[in-house]
Amino acid sequence: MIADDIGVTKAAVYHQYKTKDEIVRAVAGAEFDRLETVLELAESEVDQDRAREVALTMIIDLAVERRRENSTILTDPLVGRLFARDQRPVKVLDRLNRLLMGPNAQPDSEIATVMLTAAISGAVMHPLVIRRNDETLRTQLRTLAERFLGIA
Amino acid sequence: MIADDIGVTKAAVYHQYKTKDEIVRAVAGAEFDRLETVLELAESEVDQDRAREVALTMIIDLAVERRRENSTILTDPLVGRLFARDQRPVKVLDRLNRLLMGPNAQPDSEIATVMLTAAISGAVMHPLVIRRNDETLRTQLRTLAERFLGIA
Amino acid sequence: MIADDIGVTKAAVYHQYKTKDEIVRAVAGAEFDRLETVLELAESEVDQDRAREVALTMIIDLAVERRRENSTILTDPLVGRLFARDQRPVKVLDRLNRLLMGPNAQPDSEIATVMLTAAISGAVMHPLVIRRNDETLRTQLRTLAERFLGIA
Amino acid sequence: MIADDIGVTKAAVYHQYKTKDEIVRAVAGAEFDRLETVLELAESEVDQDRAREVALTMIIDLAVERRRENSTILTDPLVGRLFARDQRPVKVLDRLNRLLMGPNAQPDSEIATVMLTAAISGAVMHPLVIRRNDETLRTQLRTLAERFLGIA
DNA sequence: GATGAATGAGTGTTCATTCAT
DNA sequence: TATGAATGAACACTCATTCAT
Repeated sequence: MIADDIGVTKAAVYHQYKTKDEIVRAVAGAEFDRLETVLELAESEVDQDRAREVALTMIIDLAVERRRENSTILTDPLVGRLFARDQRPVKVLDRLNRLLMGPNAQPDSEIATVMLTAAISGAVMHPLVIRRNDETLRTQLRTLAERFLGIA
Repeated sequence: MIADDIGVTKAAVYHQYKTKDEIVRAVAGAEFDRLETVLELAESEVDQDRAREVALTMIIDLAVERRRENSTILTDPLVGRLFARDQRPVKVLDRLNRLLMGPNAQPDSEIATVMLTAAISGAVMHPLVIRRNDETLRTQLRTLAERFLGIA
Repeated sequence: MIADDIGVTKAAVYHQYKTKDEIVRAVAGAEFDRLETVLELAESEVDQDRAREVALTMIIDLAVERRRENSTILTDPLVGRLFARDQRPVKVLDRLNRLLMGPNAQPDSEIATVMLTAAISGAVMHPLVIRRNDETLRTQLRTLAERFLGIA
Repeated sequence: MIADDIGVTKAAVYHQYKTKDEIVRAVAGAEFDRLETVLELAESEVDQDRAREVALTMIIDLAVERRRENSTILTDPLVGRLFARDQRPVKVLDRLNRLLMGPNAQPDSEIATVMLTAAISGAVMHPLVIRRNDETLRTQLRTLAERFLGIA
């Protein structure tokens, strides 16, 4: 189904990747790479408020721009199984949490980050939303996310 | 997988339901029934702020209490396909939106409701969260949701 | 291919066995069971010459009677891979060796038993031989095997 | 698998041979060539007993020396299918039979030759045997084969 | 009501083969 | 000559469903 979606043959995909696990890891891994690049950029900001703003803006841009690609493969049930026990999403979440909630973020605060990321990715892939215009969507999400984070 | 989870045989499930669609519709339908009961209760409140508070409290309670059951079946890819073109989720979302955002809510505001519901259901089913204590989880979610909605 | 040969559907086979490994192990295991039953019978003979004769007669009967069934599945490449590191064929070979070569058989003598079993199974599955009459085949094999073993 | 074994790429093999049939025919054909060379040498002996001895010695040498190469490709299921209806193995078997059993060999005697060749090739490729020393293996096989043929 | 066995249609994977470079 | 990429067809396996008991 995935191969058909992309418009190549199954065997062509299996020429590049050995197993479906590998395919999923490659696709999700590339997404994590993008996320980590964004996190590094944000972490390099000295001003804390600025770092938070950069992080927020960029993860929203990422989510919006790549929502069609992601909605193809990241909804596959294998993704959940593969990453349920993986440490990478935990680490990324932790870094993002530190950026959004500040360095003295309480460990419990990560639930807020979980909610925010769920909110963003849930929103961009929602059937009523996925076909909307990128620019307005980005703006709406930023406004709402800022409200969630309590940024004036 | 579903049958194993419940601890019965596949054929026993097919004695109760004719198709998998029917199973999914039954389970998701029961969830929608619960939601609508909650919405009716909230809508029967005369005071608007009170209605919003009731709605918020109750949908969080619902999400928290039923998160294990829901994480079994509502992660099945069939759910997305079945409800992508269904009107019921749209209507429920609309009613919830009206309750949370007030009667003069702009049509665009429904994206906020989409985000909030995605945030709640994403959070309660998250691997790091799903095993937590119900009571504290409920409180955390309420606090964060209220901030998102701008409730003082 | 195997399923078609037997005249059932693939899925029916997979209802009974979880993997192809399991299928191969079941079929080959049943064959080993038959062999071990024969070995026990032969080992229960007190007279050594008699034991040898019984063993030889019965393994030839087994090979001849089951040559069509065996030629279906035991030619599958998986069989070789699965049993290359298995101890059961080694043990069966050892018991058979003791019966055919006598209790003071030299360890090196097992190559003779390897040859004899290869000769028998190679012969009964040979394209020129597989369709022959059971009775005459049995007799021929016995005569030749006895000569090989040096039985007067 | 074959290409990996040789240490080249699959496409490189297909540059030399058009089909897998051709590869198998080439490899097995080379083996038949070697066998036929041996048969001619043996047939050129005037003394019948000497011819038999030469034939036996040489086919055993061939089987022992080439057992690793042969165990790679001659275990491929395609080999059986390709040669099941081919006349070449039948002819080789017949010539070998005449050499081993004498010129007045009964047609039925070919089963003895089938057994002997199966015994030899089964033995040299056996997991317990394939890594043994060439010299001792050759001697053992000759001794046992002579016993099988009733050579004093 | 419940179950084991069976099945068609899919998905995951390999294999023999082709082709452009 | 050699290779990486691609493909159709087969094989290994799962899933939604049916049915006789």
